[in-house]
Amino acid sequence: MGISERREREKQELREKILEKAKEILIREGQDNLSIRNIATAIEYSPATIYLYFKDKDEIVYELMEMGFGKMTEELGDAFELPDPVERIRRIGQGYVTFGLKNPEWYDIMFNAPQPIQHLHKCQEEWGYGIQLFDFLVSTCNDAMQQNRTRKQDPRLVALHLWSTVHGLVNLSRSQRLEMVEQNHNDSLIQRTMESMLQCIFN
Amino acid sequence: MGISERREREKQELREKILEKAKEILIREGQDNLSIRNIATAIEYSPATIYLYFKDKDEIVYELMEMGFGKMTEELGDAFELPDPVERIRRIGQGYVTFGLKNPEWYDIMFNAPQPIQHLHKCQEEWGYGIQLFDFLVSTCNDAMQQNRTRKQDPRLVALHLWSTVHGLVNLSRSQRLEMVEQNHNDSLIQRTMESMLQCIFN
DNA sequence: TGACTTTACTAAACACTGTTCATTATATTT
DNA sequence: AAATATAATGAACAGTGTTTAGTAAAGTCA
Repeated sequence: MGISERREREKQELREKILEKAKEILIREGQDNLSIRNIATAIEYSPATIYLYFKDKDEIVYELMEMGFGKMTEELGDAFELPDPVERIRRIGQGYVTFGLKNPEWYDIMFNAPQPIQHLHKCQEEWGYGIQLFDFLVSTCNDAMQQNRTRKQDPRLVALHLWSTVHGLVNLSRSQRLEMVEQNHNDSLIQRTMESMLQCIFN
Repeated sequence: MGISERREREKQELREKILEKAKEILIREGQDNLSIRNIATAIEYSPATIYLYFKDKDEIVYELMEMGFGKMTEELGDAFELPDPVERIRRIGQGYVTFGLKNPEWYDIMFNAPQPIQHLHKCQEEWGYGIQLFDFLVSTCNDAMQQNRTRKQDPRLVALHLWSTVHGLVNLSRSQRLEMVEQNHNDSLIQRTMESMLQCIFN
């Protein structure tokens, strides 16, 4: 019964083509122009067809979020393997911020947009990538604590402190609220603030 | 010439009625349902009329942002007058987070939405409220430094560190990304993280 | 008062959005 | 070839911000 297999394969291919074009539009034109109708035009099908492959737009955004995490993990790359825990945290933080500033569209979908989350039924399990990343940060904070590089405390709170700060910096920068604080030196301001935070947490 | 004065007054009144209804819709139905058409229905005029009083929707959002800052400053209230600088910072931080979580619609307009910023020509001067708040934070950090409650460093970086963290926490909470870290104990998690940060910056 | 001008307002259109459903076209099976 | 199962779509619904041409009302002046 190779026919039904081919049909199944073709369904898969169109599904992936939808995601591929959605990704292209996201990068090229931003989240605002990522519409079902734009995707439909790109794949040369009618808008209604997309609903045969995805429940709704949120499901597409959810899949894009997963792609984003893949991209980010890839870019962070060797930062995960640094032997010194504090250096590891520094490089992950820098990589996180750089990724956020260079790929705002991806960043929004991964960390700000409500759609991919609303698409989940049981969050805890399915936000796999995000939790994985956070857990790694927690265990790195734990490593630093074992080496007496920071005072004894709940490593989850330290990790969340770190995450909140970089997330806050990326969002403030993206929403142009940092320009009010210091014009033109946006990137340097972020770098200096991150360093100030690290100096304050670790020694 | 009392006639033209009355007409001028009537124009002002309609302008304020537009803002008043916009505010009501924002609170009652959220930013997603804050549309020119909804405002028009509420004031019992046609949508086009609104464009005789405001350049575009962004200008309305900008005015709402200003209202939001008024509201927030009011709620922070006595936190500004605490004698101890570290206690001042703690209370301002708590007030900031509480405001953000209790008034997400206001918070978005004030700190996330691009519209009110895009409406400005010359940012530095016109984001008055925001800059005022930040400057107060900077000078309070300076006070703490003078009292040797924190190590010598650029107070602007400390202030930005504080702001980024609370901004990050509010946004992560609002976008439901914190639920992945710890379910149900959202508020407590934020409180503990803030306290952890304060312990780390000040002594 | 009547004619003219200024001001205030609006209906309708434009180009979009996500989503649904009845209908049509295509491919597979009998 | 006919019947059936699957895939794709046109058209509609209810909504968005904004512009423009045209109307109605109010004010001004002879």
